[in-house]
Amino acid sequence: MAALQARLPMRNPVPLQPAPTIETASVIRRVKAGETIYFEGDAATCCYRVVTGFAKEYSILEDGKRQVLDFYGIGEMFGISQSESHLHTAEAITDCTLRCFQRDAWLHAVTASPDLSQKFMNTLMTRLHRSRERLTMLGRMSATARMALFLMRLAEEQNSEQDVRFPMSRQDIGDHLGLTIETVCRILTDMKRRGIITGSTARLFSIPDMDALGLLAHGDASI
Amino acid sequence: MAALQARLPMRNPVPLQPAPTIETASVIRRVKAGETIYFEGDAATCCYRVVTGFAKEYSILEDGKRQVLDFYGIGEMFGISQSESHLHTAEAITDCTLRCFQRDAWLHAVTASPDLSQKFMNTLMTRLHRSRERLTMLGRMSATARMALFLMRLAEEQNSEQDVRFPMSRQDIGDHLGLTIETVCRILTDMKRRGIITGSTARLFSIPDMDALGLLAHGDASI
DNA sequence: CGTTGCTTTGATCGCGATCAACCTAGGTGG
DNA sequence: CCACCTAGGTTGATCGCGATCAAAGCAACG
Repeated sequence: MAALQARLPMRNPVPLQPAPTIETASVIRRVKAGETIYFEGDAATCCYRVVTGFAKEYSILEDGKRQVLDFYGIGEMFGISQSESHLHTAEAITDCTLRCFQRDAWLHAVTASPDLSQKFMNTLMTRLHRSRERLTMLGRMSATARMALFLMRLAEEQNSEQDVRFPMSRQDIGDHLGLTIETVCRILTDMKRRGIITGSTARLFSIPDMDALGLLAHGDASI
Repeated sequence: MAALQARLPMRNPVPLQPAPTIETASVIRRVKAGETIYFEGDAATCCYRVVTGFAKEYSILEDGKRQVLDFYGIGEMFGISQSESHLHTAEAITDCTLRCFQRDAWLHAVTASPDLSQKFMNTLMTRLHRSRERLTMLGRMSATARMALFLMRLAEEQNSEQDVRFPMSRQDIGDHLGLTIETVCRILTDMKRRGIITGSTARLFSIPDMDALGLLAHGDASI
């Protein structure tokens, strides 16, 4: 209960409800860390839900620049859109177990059931809101403020201010926040120096001073 | 037919289909250019569809910085989310005629009808995609490339490369693209100097060289 | 005509990118 | 078990894009 999002080779602890057909028709796919789940442009025959592990979705520009659009943890759905081909590329960050649904069947099932359709609309609206918060981060917040807000959201998702994990690399964080890997490092180092966060290893940190982090996220560079 | 998005005191030319109850239950609201439609935090009792005019939705940070999240033209729905209060502020750019729906009734009607729910899910997925394209713009594209892509999208929406209108101010464009008003001006001036766009007035322009604009959007600074 | 608000242009500054080493942990083979 | 190798992470020096500060142009309105 403490370690929500406990991410590794451990069965999904939540027993499935008496399965509707769309669940029983689904299959499991396992992908290793770093493997691509689908490429931009691939026929979107399947959509996915994370059973275990952590994944990301990103786009790549002609010049090779990447933008990480979203990260997906346990229970999150991805790979579904209005288009019949995938609009972005998805990749496993840690080893993943994914539940795959036939896109058409899934959309049909959702449209047919008021309950499912309400749930799905809520997911979409929440995700749109998340995307818009990020727009504001990238458009109008300083590098430090972006990083601070990112850390806060990460801690929220993991329900803890202690031993928060970065499943993703520095490069992923940079590509998510519109920063270079060097800037990400420098900001993290600086936050450690100031005692706002502590980190034993590069992928694990704690937030002893959440208030200060909140101030940074709101643009108060001082402290 | 030429001037799609013709925006002013002119009745909606498309006759309404035999109205389902949710349409008949709706009311019309008129707002003047610059008026706020709703503020962030307001109870989200209503959601809206643009009948005539042009509107925007934005968020404001503590330090007064604005991020314009989206623009809405004729036929577009806005002001609906998973939350019971509005998450952002909406404002009329030109004089607007809006169709207002009771949020709860509207959500109920959508959930109940497979047809409506499919349409709404499509709208949400398309909007999420639009938001993600903007994330990529803000995160990884240069000021010039952002501006070029913005102009291309504007021309697409208006179905023309001739006499494309900016309904929004330079400030709005800047706040949308994460740039200052000065940078927006300088880039437009530079594009004019290069003959990629022409503009008689500040709010009206044409794109004689769409290919060059496309190259700029893809980061080819040369030409 | 003067006022007002939007737009444009110019001069300078600073944040974050870029280029270049160096460090560190984890994995591999001898 | 240690020496090596490699990928990811960190730090330093410098550069340049876009922000900021300042002022002038310009169009719509009374």
